[in-house]
Amino acid sequence: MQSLNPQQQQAVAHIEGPMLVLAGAGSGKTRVVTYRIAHLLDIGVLPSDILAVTFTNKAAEEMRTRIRMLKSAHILTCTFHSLGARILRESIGHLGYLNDFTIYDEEDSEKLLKSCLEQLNISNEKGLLRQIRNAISTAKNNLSDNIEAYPEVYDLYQTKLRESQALDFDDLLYLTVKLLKEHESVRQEYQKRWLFLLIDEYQDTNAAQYHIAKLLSEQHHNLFAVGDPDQSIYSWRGARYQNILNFESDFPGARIITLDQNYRSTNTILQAANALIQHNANRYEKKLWSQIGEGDKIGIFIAQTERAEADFVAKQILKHALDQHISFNEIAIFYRTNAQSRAFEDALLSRKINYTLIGGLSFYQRREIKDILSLLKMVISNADLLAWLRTINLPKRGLGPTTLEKITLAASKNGTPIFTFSEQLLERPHADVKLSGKQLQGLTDYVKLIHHLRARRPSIPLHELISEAISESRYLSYLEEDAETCQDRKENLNELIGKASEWEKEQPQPSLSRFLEELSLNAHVEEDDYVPSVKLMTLHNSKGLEFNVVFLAGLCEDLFPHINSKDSEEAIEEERRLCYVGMTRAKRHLYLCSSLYRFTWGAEQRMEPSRFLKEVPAQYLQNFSPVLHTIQEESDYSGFTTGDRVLHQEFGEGIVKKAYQGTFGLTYEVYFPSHNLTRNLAAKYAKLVAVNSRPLA
DNA sequence: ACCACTAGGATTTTT
DNA sequence: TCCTAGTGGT
Repeated sequence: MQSLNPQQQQAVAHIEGPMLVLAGAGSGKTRVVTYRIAHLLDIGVLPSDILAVTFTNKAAEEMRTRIRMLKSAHILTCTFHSLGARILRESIGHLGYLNDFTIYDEEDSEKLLKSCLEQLNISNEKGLLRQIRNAISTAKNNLSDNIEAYPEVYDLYQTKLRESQALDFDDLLYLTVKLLKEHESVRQEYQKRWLFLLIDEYQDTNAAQYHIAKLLSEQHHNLFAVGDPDQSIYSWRGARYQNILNFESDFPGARIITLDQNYRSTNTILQAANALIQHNANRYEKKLWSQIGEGDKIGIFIAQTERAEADFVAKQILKHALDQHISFNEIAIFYRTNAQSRAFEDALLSRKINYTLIGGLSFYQRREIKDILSLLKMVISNADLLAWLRTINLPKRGLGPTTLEKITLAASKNGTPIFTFSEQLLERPHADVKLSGKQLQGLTDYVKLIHHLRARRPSIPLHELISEAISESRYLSYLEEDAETCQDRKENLNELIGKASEWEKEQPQPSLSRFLEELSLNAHVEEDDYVPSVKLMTLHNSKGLEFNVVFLAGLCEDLFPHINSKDSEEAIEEERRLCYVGMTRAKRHLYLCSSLYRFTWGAEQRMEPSRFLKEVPAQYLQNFSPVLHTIQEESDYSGFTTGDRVLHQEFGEGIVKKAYQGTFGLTYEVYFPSHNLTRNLAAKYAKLVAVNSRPLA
C-alpha cells in the first residue's frame, strides 16, 4: 500500500459496490487492478469469486502473471469473448443449441457469408460482402437481430451457422446476453459464481459487453471498472465511450476515482500528448502530470519517401541501442495500417535488426495451419461445413465446386450434418447427387481418413494425432506442388506439432476440443523473448503497452488520420485519440515520422504532413528532417532554417545561414556575431537551441 | 474437373 | 504492387 499514491490506495482498498477508476495513460492502472485483487484475497474473498475481464488475450495474460507475482491464487482472467465462450459452453442448451459448437473466426465467417451471397445469386460488387459482414457484426454487437439491407442474407447466414453448429465471434457476446437476459435461473447462477467483477478498458465496451457486465453484477453490485475515455479507439467495433460517462447513472451509488499521475513518460511527452488531445471538443478535461522530469524533445522527421522514413527509423534505433544501451525489446514502431509494416521490415532487415511483427497475419491464420486444424475439427464435428469444405478436396479427390455445391445443398435440404451426409452417400446413392466412380472413391478415402483419425484420437497424444492427420491425408504431397512455398509451410506444420506437444505438457487435461477452442479464441499468443527484438504493430495493437523508445510512423494526412474518417468530426477525434494512445506509450524517447511521397497501389503519391503534427506545439519538438524549407512553409515544427536565431553551448547566440544535408546528416551553417565566426554544425552533435523573441544586437 | 493466364480491385483499425 | 476471381483451353 505504501508504494501507492492516495488515489491508487483508495481504489485498491475499495471492496463493495460499484466503482469507476478513470485511469489516465501510464497511471498505474494494471497495478491498481492487481493490488485490489490481492487485497480482496487478503480479506478472505475466494479466488473463484473473482472474475477479471480484459480487452485482449495479451492483457489477460499479463494480468494473470502480475497477480501470480503477488499471490499464488488462480484468478479467472479472460476477454469478453472467451468469457462468452465459457458461459455458452456450459449453458447454451437453454437457447436450443448444442454445447459442442465450433467457433468461426473472421475468415471463416466471411467465407460462409460468401457462400450465402452465391446461393442467393447476389454478386459481390464494391465490397458488398464486407458491408454486409459489418452490418451483421454491428447488429449483433448492438443486440439487434436484423439488418436493414439484405436481411435475407443475414437469415441464410444464421441458418448456415446453425447447420454447421458454429458461432461467430459476435455470437459469443450476443448469445451470452440473450442467455442471461432470457433465463433467470442461468443469470442467477453466474451472478452467484462471480461476486467481484473487474473490467478493464471500460471505454471500449460495446452494447453487448456492457449488458454482460450489467447483468452479471446486478445482484452483488460489485463492479469495478477501469478505463480512460481519451483512449477509446474501437467505436468502429461498436464501442461506446459514453458507457464510461454514464457509469454513475447506470450503477447507482458508484464511487469514482481519477488517477492522473503518470509514472511512465517524461513531461515533454505528456505535455505534447495533452496538447494534442486538447483539440478534441468532446472530452472530459483531465491533465496528466509526471515527476520524471523534462527529458528529451520529441523527434520530428519528415522524409522524402516512406523508404527514407524507414531508414531514418532504423538508423535512430541503432543509435539508441548503441549509445544508450537500450534493448531492442524496449523499442517499438507504430503505424496506422498493417500494410505499412513492409517498409520498416525491409529497413530493419537490411541493418540486421531483429524485429517482431505483432498482429497481422498470425501463425494460426496461415493456410496450411488452418487446413490441418480443419481436418482436426472434422474429427470432432459432423456438422462443421467450412472445415469440411476446406478439407474434402485436399489433396484433390475429384470433388470440385459443382459437386460440392450439390452435396451441401442436398445435406441442408435433408437436415443432415454434412459429414453424416457424406457417410450416407457412400451407402446409398442420393437422387440429387450423382457421383462418378472416381468421385465416389475420393469421398470414400476422405470418410475413411476421418474415421481413422477418430479411432486414433483416444489412444494417442494430441501432437501425434496432428502428425498422423498430416501423413494420412498425404498433405505434404499436396504442399510439394508449390515448390516455392513448400519448405516454409512444412516448417510451419512442424511448429504446429511442436506447439501442440508443448501445450499438452502445460495442460492438466489436454484434449483436442480444448486445444481447438483455445486456438480459435487465442490466435496470437506467440512471441519468444529469447532474442531481443524491435516490436512493429498497429496503433490499435499498442494499447496497454509501453516502450522506452517509440516511433510513430506515417503521420500523413489521409493515412493518419485515415481518409475514411474525414467525413465526420467524431471519427477524426477518434483518430486523434489513437494518436494520443500511441504517444503515451513512450517512456523516454518519442519520434513522430512522416514522408512527403508514398507508394500506394504501385503509384507514387504526394502526401501532406498529418494535422496531428501541427497540433503538437513546436516547443516540445526537435526537427531531424532533411527537407527543411518544405516543412517550415507548411507548419511550425522546430528545427532551423535560414534566418533562425539559435543558441550554441560554446559560441553563444548565432544566426542560421544555411541548412543542408552533410556527411553527418542535417547540418547548419551558423554565423556567431560575438566571435565573428562561421561554423558548420551537424544538427545531431551540436545541440542548438532556438532563441525565440530577442533579436540579435 | 483442373490448369494457366489475365484483368481488375484492394488497404483501416480486432476479438 | 500483389492477390484473387474469372475465363477459356484441355
